[in-house]
Amino acid sequence: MAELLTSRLGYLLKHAQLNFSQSGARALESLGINGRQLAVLVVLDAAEPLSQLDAANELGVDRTTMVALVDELEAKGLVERRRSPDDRRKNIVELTAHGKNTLAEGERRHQQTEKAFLADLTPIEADLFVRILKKLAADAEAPVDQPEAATGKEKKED
Amino acid sequence: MAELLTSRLGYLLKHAQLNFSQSGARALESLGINGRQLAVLVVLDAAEPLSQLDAANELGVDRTTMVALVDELEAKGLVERRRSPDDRRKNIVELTAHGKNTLAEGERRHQQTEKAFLADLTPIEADLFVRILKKLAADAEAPVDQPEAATGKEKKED
DNA sequence: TATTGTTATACTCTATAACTATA
DNA sequence: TATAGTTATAGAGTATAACAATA
Repeated sequence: MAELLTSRLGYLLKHAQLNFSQSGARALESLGINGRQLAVLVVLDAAEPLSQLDAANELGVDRTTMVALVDELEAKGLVERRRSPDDRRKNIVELTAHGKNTLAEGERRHQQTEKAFLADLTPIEADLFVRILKKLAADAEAPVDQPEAATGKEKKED
Repeated sequence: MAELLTSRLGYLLKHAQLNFSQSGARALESLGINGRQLAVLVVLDAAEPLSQLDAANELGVDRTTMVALVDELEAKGLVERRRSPDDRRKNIVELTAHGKNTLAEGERRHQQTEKAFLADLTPIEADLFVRILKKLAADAEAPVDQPEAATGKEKKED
């Protein structure tokens, strides 16, 4: 891989993310879910049951994308759709018992993956790293003073 | 966005990367290239001219993907293909004068984007962050000691 | 009329397979 | 036979548009 590129921040972020998501996928493999699906389970395991649209908004995906995500989880017996009695347009999506068990075990493995991923760092370094990362992930706009850079106002809503 | 998810490392890496690449795209917009294309220019601006396959290997993409990348840059007049005299199967890809200018200005803006992105950090923090990121990006294998104690029984592959 | 879930469709990104021209 | 570039194609992943049911 290009030595030249290894000092570029974008490259580093991309590949750190890639490595991490691959580790996560391996750890979850025998559970029969992937990281994406675990994230959906996390969101759906809310205090109050969520509609598909609620969950989609939480996850930052389109509602049409949510249909497929729920389809997958339902096919695995991890969640169930039911019509909301309050508003019959809405599908309330709830975890089954199997879904809750899978979520718990998935979360355990996820913690372990994070721990392994940061294992080479001292606790102080790991803390700092995560703190910085939170800031960079939150930063919706990182303005670069660029004269004619078109003042792009594209809004990334998550 | 889901508060629950903001503490997940994968989420943070993904969105930090997303924010950064969007900043980069904005900064490069008026130059008529995107971050991807700048990275290709960086690779192609090597000491010795590269073939498409060389460049593809440097970038970590397939040679079929490289065709399209070179097509784009050539359409913009930033690079030129020429048949290698040594091995006529190979396309040597070289930057045009316009390509070199664009690369220089793109690099300048890229530096500025990185600087802006890390602006909130002290130099020490920024250094540490990049150092950690390099380690995590390099980590090809992040072994997770697999517990094997799965709650869910089925092994479902879609 | 507006909203939720759904389907069909399209678009992006990338890889695999097959073809060509070279070696 | 093998390799470099190319094309066609397919597979994720996700978005837009249109439609049915419901509000």
